[in-house]
Amino acid sequence: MSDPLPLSRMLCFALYSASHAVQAGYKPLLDAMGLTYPQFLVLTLLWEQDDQPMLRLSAALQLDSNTLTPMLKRMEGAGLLTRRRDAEDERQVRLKLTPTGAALRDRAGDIPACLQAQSGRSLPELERLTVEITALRDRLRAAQT
Amino acid sequence: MSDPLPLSRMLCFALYSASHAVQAGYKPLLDAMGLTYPQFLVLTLLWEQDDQPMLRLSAALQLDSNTLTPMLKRMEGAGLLTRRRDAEDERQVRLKLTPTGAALRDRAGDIPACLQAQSGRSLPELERLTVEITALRDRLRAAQT
DNA sequence: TGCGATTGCATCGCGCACGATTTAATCTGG
DNA sequence: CCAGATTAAATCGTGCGCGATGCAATCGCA
Repeated sequence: MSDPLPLSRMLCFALYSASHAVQAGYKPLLDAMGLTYPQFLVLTLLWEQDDQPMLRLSAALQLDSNTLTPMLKRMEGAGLLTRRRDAEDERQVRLKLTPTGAALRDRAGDIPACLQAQSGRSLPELERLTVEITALRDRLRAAQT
Repeated sequence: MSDPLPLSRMLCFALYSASHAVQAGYKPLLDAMGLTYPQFLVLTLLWEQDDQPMLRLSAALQLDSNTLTPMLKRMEGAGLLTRRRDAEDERQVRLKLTPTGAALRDRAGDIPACLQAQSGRSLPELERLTVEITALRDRLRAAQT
């Protein structure tokens, strides 16, 4: 058998440290808008489609209510979105962007492009890598039943 | 220009969600040893080389003392390692594995292999992906000066 | 129709991450 | 040799992630 894998060659650590590096790269840009990185992800989903139930965000981000509820309350407090119970099903909470939250879209549109510039890689290369990592993630999710 | 990138095609989210998925896959195995994922990373470094100064772990993991100090104290409390000031330079703290911490290496050696099995990918494929992601991470770190 | 099961969210506790600040040890120039 | 600068940890506060639990609304089935 081979020697145990060093940390520097572990896929798990590559993902862990790369994810942190990306968030660090985003940080100055997000700070300028008063957003955290997970909040930016939530807004990205709402920019794609406004007025979504929390359940949908939960599925897309793979985050449960114990994470989302306090986060969405902070975003509501910051005037980015509103939280209201669905009239048809009072169990659900629907999220809607405020004009403030919707307006941030213009300022945030450049952020992924900035990351691309920092990465020193071509767009097709980054797209291929994204597809590979996403496929790996879905494979792992499926294996966790 | 093209439409704004949807979350599902953002590299940042691919890394973010894949990293979480990997940690979720590790969780049952680490729980059985009473470890968290970042604690497992620390032990992995100490298994590679015992008796390291905290500064070295900090550089390898890209985590500062505000994260490492409380974490290492918990690991010390769990009997996994010892923390002692370096006699040559009292500013530094040196970490040494206890027999308990060193012994976990045997039980933890299989963990990366388990991830590989779940991923449904060949070892060379995973290695290539690791190299690519690591290179991207280092590029981003360099760009953050 | 009513009652147990399920669903969607909220709450609590703990352990990271990380910015900002503090403290103590060491280094450096004069 | 000494005072200021630098360095390595520690401390504090905030915001995720996530397991465990609680609760109210809805569903399903006799």
